[in-house]
Amino acid sequence: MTDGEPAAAEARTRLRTALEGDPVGAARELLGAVLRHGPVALRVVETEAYDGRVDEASHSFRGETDRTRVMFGPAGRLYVYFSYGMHWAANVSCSEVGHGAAVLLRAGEVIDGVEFARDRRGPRVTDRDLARGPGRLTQALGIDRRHYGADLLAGTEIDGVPLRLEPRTHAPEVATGPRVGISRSVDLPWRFWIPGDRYVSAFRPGQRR
DNA sequence: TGCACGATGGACT
DNA sequence: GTCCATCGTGCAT
Repeated sequence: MTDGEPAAAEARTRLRTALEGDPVGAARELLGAVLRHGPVALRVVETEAYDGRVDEASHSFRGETDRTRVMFGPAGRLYVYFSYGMHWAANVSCSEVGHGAAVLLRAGEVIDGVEFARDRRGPRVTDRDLARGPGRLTQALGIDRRHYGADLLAGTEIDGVPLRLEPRTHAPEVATGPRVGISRSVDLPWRFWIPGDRYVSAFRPGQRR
């Protein structure tokens, strides 16, 4: 514990620096990081980068709106959006102020508070499926529009429940491939995951219509 | 003011 | 593998 404090401070600095940089580097650095909301903690195993400057699939590509505002603000804030009329998706804003970019958290392993996560997800959901997929991930953590804009690096309380992003303790292997479920800028290999990790989401080749 | 369309998940064949 | 529920958002009227 005596040596732990400087190492922890260094890890926090490395995470902040990565988030303030480009979304691809941020998406890589977030693999292995832990998002903690109250009793539930999630180890991130799959991410996707979205960069409004060059990326037609990014919500920020057409500029700042009420919805996308937080993507254009400081790095390390939670960008939450509602998808398909029923799912919430969690993203971490990155890059410098004025640059609309974020990293989508696609999947993770619930490492604390499994029973709380299962209360939200349903009694028959396996541990593996608790947060395997963007909609499942937010449901397991209990994240929704109330958490829009939360400062994940400083840590904040929403409705009395603390929400915080903790840096990883070691760098995992990283695999790269095309993003899932989008119809534009499909060639950018901006999906990142921990190879072989059983909590990575199922690969769904881009379909639609 | 209207409306097409998802950065999906779950149920079902 | 296929189907479809469901609604906020942004752009077209």
